[in-house]
Order: sequence, then structure tokens, then C-alpha cells
Amino acid sequence: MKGPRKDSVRNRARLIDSARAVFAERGFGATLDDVARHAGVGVGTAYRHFPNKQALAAVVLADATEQIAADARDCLAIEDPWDALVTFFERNSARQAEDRGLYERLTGLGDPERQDQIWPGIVADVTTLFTRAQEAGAVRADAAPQDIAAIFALLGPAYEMTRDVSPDLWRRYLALILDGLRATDRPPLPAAPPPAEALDTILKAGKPQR
Amino acid sequence: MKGPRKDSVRNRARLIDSARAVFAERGFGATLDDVARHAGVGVGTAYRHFPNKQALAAVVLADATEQIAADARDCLAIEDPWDALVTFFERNSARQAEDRGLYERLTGLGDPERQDQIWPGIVADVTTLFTRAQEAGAVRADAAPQDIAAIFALLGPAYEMTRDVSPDLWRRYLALILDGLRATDRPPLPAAPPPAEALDTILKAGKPQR
DNA sequence: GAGAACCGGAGATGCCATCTCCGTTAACTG
DNA sequence: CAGTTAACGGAGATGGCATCTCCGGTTCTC
Repeated sequence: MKGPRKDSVRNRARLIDSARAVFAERGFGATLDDVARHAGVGVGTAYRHFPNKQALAAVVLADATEQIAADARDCLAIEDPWDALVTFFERNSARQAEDRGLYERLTGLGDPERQDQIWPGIVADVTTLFTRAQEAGAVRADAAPQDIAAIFALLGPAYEMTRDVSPDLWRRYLALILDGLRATDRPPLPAAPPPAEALDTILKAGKPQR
Repeated sequence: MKGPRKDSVRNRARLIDSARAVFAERGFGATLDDVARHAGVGVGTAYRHFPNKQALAAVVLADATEQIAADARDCLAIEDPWDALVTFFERNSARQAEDRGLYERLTGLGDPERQDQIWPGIVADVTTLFTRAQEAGAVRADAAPQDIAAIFALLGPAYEMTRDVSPDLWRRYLALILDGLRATDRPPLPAAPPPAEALDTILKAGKPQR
């Protein structure tokens, strides 16, 4: 019985690692050629291991998605409801700020099967996180769980600034937005929250479409 | 003495109008061919009147920029400082929400000469608008004028959602952010504001770079 | 050391936006 | 109204760029 060749295995691993690094730094716009070069292998090798760029991205993305799921679960364990929600935001934002590709890819790309398997769990956990905070009176009454997705979308440009201006700048705008989300006597928000089904559209908003 | 031909003048006008319409609807990614078709003229005509796409965009953009300047000036006339600032945000956001190209083009493109002539005025007026509101105690003390530009950048994705989900949705997130900007006893913002010189970078954040 | 498995990377392929060219059309002039 | 010429139209040349293929050469495995 013949296992796969040793160099083949190694190259595959290198490609995945490099994909993670390259997509993180330069965004999903990076070429498979770039990834291959970074991995120190030829493009041909890349294409022998993965039918195309998306396939490779899907592998990398799967991990990332699970991390989000894990974050959500972890945060559910934090007692203070507001603190839990904020922590979730901070964890995720930190990841996205330092991984450009992550933000760009989160929706749309990735292995649909696994995505469809993981997302519902995330959505459920985040909704819980949100509802708990709202019921505790920490989140304004006129906010909705969908707003969480929207806020993540809004933060996109903040990450961009962070990269170009100063690290950690995103924290400023996350804090600003969270202050807006917090309960204090305020006039109700104008316009209804987006429909819950629009989640994908919301997340996709404001990033390189394709 | 021979003036320019009548059809030439008309076509030029049509092209500019069409450019406004097409860029507004489909964004600056739209082709000059698209603009020409919309104007009911051939591409050749388009290229005879404008050396390239940017030149045409610059013309359209000039008007748009002056409108912003006008908005800022108008808002300075509003007595209540907070109300003035909010109105400025709302006017501008409304424009950007319905003109996709506007948001994409605001920085980077456009006739540099005229831009450089108009922008300083806008910046000055907006800074005044902001400072006034802050001194009146309506805006939190740890905010800075640069945050205005950042907020406009943050709203980019909100416009996108608006287009795909429901009109006016942007108002929800603008209100949310403004609530965060408002003074009420809050913990200070983490991370310093971006440097004032980074204005371009800030505005550009999170939109199709090129 | 034979042969299969795998590699490398030059370049073929495909795509798409920008812009040119020139035969045709129609505005102006006398 | 006929001659002149500015202006038009739009097929297609051009250029750039990312994706992916192909095959001579290399490396692993038994």
C-alpha cells in the first residue's frame, strides 16, 4: 500500500500555511501565484493540490470560521452580559483587523457545506449573547440581533484605517459604536432593523464584491 | 467666427448627465462604454470629449464636491450646535446613499486642482461645526474632528446595505453612531484619534482602491 | 536504479476595460 | 442647395492581468 509522497504532503501543508499568511496580509485579491511563491513551490504544484484559488481559500476559511464559533461559545461563558457581548466584538475585531482576507472572505467564499454547518451555530450563539445583554438592560431596547452583523460590516473601513494609520485605531471606533449601542435614555433609532434573513447581504456590504 | 457645432455641445452635456446617472447607480466601476450607451452616443464620441474616464468623472465630481461645501456652509447657519452637526451628517449621508459613485470617488479621483481648492474650505467648516458642538458640551470630550471623516468612512457599508436591503437603513446606523458620539458620561475612547493629516487615508478606507 | 509520482514555471488562454481608427453622417457656410 | 468639414459611431486593436495548463526535469519510493 502506497501512501502519498512525503514532499507532496509537505507542499500541501506549506501551501495552506502560505495561503493563510498571504491572504491575511494582502487580502483575497492576492494571486495563487503569490501564494505559491511564498510557499516556495511552483504554481503548477498549487494547482495540482487545489483546483483553484477558492478551493484553497475555503480550506483556510474553514478554520477561521470555527474560531469565530469558538469565540462566541467562549463569550457565552462570561457572566456579565454586556461584558460578554463586548468581548465577542473585541475578539472578532482583533482577528479581522489583522487578517485582511478574513473580513473579505467571511461571506460568499468558503466551502458552502461546512459554512452552512457552522454558521447557524454562530448565529444562534450571537443572538443569545445579544438577547441576554438586552434583557439585562445593557443594550438599548430598540436594537436587534441583526445589528450585530451590521456593526461588523461597519467596522470594515475601521480595519482599513488601522492598517494605514495606526494599529488599534479600530478600537476607537468599535468603542464609539458600542457606546451608541448601549442603553441610556436615547431617542429610538430611526428605520427598522434589517430583516434577519438579510444577514449575508449585511455582512457583505462594503467589501470587494465578486 | 465659427462656434462649436450644436450636436457636439449637446452630446457633451448628455455625456456629463449620463455619467452622473450611471456612476451614481453602478458606481465608478461602470465603463465609459456604459456611459456612452446611456447617453445614446458612441464610445468614440465619449473619448473625443474626454481624454479618459477619470476626466469625465472629475467633471461630475466637481459639482458634487461643491455641494458638500455648500452643505457645510448651510449647516453653520443652524443655531443649535448639535443639530447643525447632525444635519450635516444627514445631508451628506443622504447624498452618498443614493449616489454610489460619490462615495467611491470622493477621494483620490477628481481634478486635483479644483479639489485642492475646495477641500480646505470643507475641512475648515466641518471642523468649526464639530468644535462648536463639542464646546457646547454636546459632543463627547474625547472625540476629535478627524473622527468625522472616519465616521463617513464607517458609513460606507451602511449605504451598501441600504441599497440591498431597505432604503433608509443607513439612518439607523448613522443614528447609532451619533449616539455614540454624543456626550453623556462614558468611559473615554481607547486609542488616540487618527492624525489630522491622515484625512485622505481615512476617507479612502474601505472602498475599492485603485 | 527503475519507474512512478510529483515538481517548476514559462507561457497559453481567457477576459475585460480602455482607447483608436476610419468610413459614414449631418451640421454649418456661402 | 451643394460643398466642406467637424463630429459621429462602433467594431476591434491594444494592453494588462489573473487563471490555469503542459511537459521536460527532478525526487521520492521500493
